[in-house]
Amino acid sequence: MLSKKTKYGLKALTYIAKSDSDAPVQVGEIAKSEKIPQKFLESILLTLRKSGFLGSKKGKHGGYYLIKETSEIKMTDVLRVLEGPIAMVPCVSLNFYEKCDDCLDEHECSVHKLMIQVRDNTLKVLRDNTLEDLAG
Amino acid sequence: MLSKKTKYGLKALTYIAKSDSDAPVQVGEIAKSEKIPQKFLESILLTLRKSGFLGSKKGKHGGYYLIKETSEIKMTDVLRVLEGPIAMVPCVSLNFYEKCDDCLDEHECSVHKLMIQVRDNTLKVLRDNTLEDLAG
DNA sequence: TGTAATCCCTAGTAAGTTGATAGGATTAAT
DNA sequence: ATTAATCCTATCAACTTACTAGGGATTACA
Repeated sequence: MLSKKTKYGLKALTYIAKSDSDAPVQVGEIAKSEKIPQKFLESILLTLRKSGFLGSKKGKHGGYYLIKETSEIKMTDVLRVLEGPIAMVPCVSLNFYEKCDDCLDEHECSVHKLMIQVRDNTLKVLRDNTLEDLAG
Repeated sequence: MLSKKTKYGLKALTYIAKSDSDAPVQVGEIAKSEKIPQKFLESILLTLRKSGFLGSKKGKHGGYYLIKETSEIKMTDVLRVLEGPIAMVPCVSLNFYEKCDDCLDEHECSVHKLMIQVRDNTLKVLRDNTLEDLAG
């Protein structure tokens, strides 16, 4: 299941991407429009800023803005920051790999075989979709 | 993330599918061989029996056995029983659909659009893979 | 008929995660 | 100065997960 955090984060990014004005977009505005608890959204946007997706401006008339082209923000990258691993088991994760305790040889594990396929297909979708696609 | 429950369930099904003897396979044997806590595995196999994947024989020399051809046991079906919805958000789930609180029109939701694609690709993999593929 | 082996069933529980909320510090425009 | 915004830390209730405990019911076999 996708966490609310990720869902809210994606919606907020989409909202910012769609705003055509040059002015930074305020958390309060996004929260109200997308029905997201404001304080929760604050922490999410902070994460997105710290991981290089957003820039921010403090103080009055402050807010958040994109610092990359929408076409350069891949869903794989966003998901990994907000949700963590994309793979369904750590032993098939590219970025968060961990060995299983119970498998002697993971190449003989039926679950491993299956989850590799799921991962590859999911990755393909998430790599092909950028924020441009979400906002478009 | 795939739960241990599902992972253990899949491993157990694979183990049973691979056992060539006609005799039912015992929980203790699977647990030992696959390094799964026995009591936990008991409850998982019980679930699989109640949902029609396994039959069981009680008493001495009892155990579990498949009641369908391995080629007829689709991963979608197993996953739905052990893990629940395959979709990452309820609003794109075929079998566990729920409307989002925060979306007025889900066809305009960027997350919805993306997750439909993920779901379709995952479903394809899970439908194409049967227990025969896992055990083979 | 007794006993050991096996599945069946219900309850409980510690640890971790999620989805927030609270309260304020800091910064910038007016 | 005042106001409006981001920034930061701490806290917390509810839920989920991954078990564990304790036994009941059933069957094979001596």
